[in-house]
Amino acid sequence: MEGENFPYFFGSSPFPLSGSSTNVLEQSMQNPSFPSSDQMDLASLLSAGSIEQNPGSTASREVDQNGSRSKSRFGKKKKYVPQRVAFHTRSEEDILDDGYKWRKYGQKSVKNSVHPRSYYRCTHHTCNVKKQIQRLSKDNSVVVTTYEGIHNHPCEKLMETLSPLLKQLQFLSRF
DNA sequence: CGGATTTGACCAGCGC
DNA sequence: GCGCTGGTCAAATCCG
Repeated sequence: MEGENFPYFFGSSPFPLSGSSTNVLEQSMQNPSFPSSDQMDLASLLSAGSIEQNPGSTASREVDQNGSRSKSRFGKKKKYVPQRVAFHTRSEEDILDDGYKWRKYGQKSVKNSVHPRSYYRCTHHTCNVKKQIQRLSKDNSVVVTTYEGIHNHPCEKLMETLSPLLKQLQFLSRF
């Protein structure tokens, strides 16, 4: 093992910070190492703030559970991905601000879609998280963002935004 | 000038 | 075995 997946659950919360409605499509988790409670607080805060739950709507499963198509060059083979989460987001922008910094490393046109798929990697040195971004061919206004892996570092931008809120919450909860 | 993006080539898995 | 497809690499290019 390469010491994948650890702590920072809030770090792995890929919910876009920019205003747009997001729908969690799929989560395929093997055995997530779960967050400590205070991290959990952050995570729930986050999700409460940014995810528009959409019960009843077509929460179709589009991500291949077995992820049989992930591999990398030379020698290294991954049979399945450790963790994968896909979001449907209604947004005019392709690139959603989720608080992390991403570097694009590829773009491919895929079958059955008029829009190309973009591949991004987290720029943090030790972080191996990837994400794919693709627009729905059916609905131009919907962006599908697929996250793969868990950030092993906190999200600076998120912490910046949330820490004053959290402090206030903690203060208030004492009464 | 350094870091990010673009883009064509390359590679591996899968289905036939 | 071969072709198709998706994922990644890396050189070239762009941009602040």
